[in-house]
Amino acid sequence: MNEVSNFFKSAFSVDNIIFGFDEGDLKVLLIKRGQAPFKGLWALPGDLVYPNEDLETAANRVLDELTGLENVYLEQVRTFGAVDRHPLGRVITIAYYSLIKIADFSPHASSFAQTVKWHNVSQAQKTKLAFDHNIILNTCFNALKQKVRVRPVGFELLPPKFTLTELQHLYEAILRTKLDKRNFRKKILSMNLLIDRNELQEGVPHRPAKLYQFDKERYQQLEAEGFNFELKESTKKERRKKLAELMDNG
Amino acid sequence: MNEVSNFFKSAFSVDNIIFGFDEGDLKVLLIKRGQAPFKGLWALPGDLVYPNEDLETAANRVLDELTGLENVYLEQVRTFGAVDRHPLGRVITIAYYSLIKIADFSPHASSFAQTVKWHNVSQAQKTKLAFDHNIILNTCFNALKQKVRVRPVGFELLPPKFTLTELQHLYEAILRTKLDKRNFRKKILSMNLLIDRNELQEGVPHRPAKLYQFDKERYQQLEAEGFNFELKESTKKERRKKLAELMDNG
DNA sequence: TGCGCTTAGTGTAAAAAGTACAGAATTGAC
DNA sequence: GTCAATTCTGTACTTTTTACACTAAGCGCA
Repeated sequence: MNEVSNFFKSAFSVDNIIFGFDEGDLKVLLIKRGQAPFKGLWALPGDLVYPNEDLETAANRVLDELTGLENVYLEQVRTFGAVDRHPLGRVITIAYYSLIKIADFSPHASSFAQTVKWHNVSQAQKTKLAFDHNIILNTCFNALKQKVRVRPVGFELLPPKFTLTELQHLYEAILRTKLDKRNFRKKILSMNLLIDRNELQEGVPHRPAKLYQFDKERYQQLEAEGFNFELKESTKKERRKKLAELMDNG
Repeated sequence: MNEVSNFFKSAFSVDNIIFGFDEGDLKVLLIKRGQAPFKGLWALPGDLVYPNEDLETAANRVLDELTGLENVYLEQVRTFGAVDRHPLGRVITIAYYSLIKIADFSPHASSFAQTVKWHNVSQAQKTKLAFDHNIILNTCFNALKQKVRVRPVGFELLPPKFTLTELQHLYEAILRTKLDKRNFRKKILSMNLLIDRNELQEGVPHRPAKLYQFDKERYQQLEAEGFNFELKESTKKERRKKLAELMDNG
């Protein structure tokens, strides 16, 4: 039992929580399991890591095999290793999340539309998923929520050109809060991270909005200079409201 | 190669970055390796995870075996899994850090004082450590730096009763910056998280400072109400200075 | 006992950031 | 040309952050 070789009987997998943003909602890509264990349940895409494969490579492979996308924003979140988490043996899993532009991949067009589907994150969180994937999804969603406040990663979920309203909706979906339009715009624009494309939205049945583009180079420069991207979670009014509710219930 | 059993030939370990705070410096507990590989180099304490052991249990075991301490603040940071990171085979490692009150454990008193030692973190970062432990140490130090700004975990490193100056020095050591005394005190005290013990420091050759205690219960209550503990990184002057330096060099 | 050394402890004014809030402008559809 | 929908913009107020320097208290020693 203390023989070293006895330890080399475990495996590890990566699970990749693939986030997308569409129609004002944050989505997550799930696959329906076709075999036991957990046959018929929705699960996070993942795979065992090959013996000669780096973790990040494996996470990228999972993403690539499923969506055909490469060079995507990928972030390691946490490792889940409860002894009994996998029925087949000792398998720990390293959870990553990816942020993709949802237009770049739609399973509707593919042959496995039945088994691969974008799910609304809130709904997925309420659904029973395979393995410990509910916990993993929650953890990764919270990690994203945290990250988005502190680094401008939200843009990874938007098309290259977007309107300020779309950007605001994205933040509202991730932070699960309502933001003040004027203050949001003031804050975002004051960071000088957006390039005004001098183009307008097309095909909308109302006044079209201006299109902006994220200035990645400028961000990297500012970051090097110690600049801190930071957004608040919610309005003060909301915080007061939440607090008042808590007071009432407690 | 695609046979599932081929995957069950890996192992995983935990490494535990044990932080302490003493004499105004942030310290990390390292052990000197007595055998190959990396014999003679300093390394982070760690061990292979037993087949029937949870990751967190393993991290606690490592800590307990080394220091005899239990119920210590422990936080998972990240998993390191480069293919060639371990000479003995495919071993990935899950990095944790612990925060301990340094007075509770001093290796000077123990029989392995030669091989277990508190190191100044800055110096350890400049020393060549075994395996990929330099990267792990850096990552964990940065995680702590991040955490301490956003959660009141610093108190885990201090004795139950401490002075405001000690607390400030702790933050300065972790954030690697100088803080303004009056503003720091104002901020900390305004959070109402410290209990004034109405006691004074003893045995100091100057005016003794008041002793305070962290009010953990109150913090947990405030946290539930949506309160956000948050501290700034540095003074604006310093940020300006840093920026000016960068401008000069670039 | 008092002087010198060392660190503790304290307040304020100015600047910056955050917050609340409403109405006019633009476009497409009919 | 009027309606519906959405974009876009500014200001007054509140709160937080910042910069900054002197007095108070205890110890040690002559």
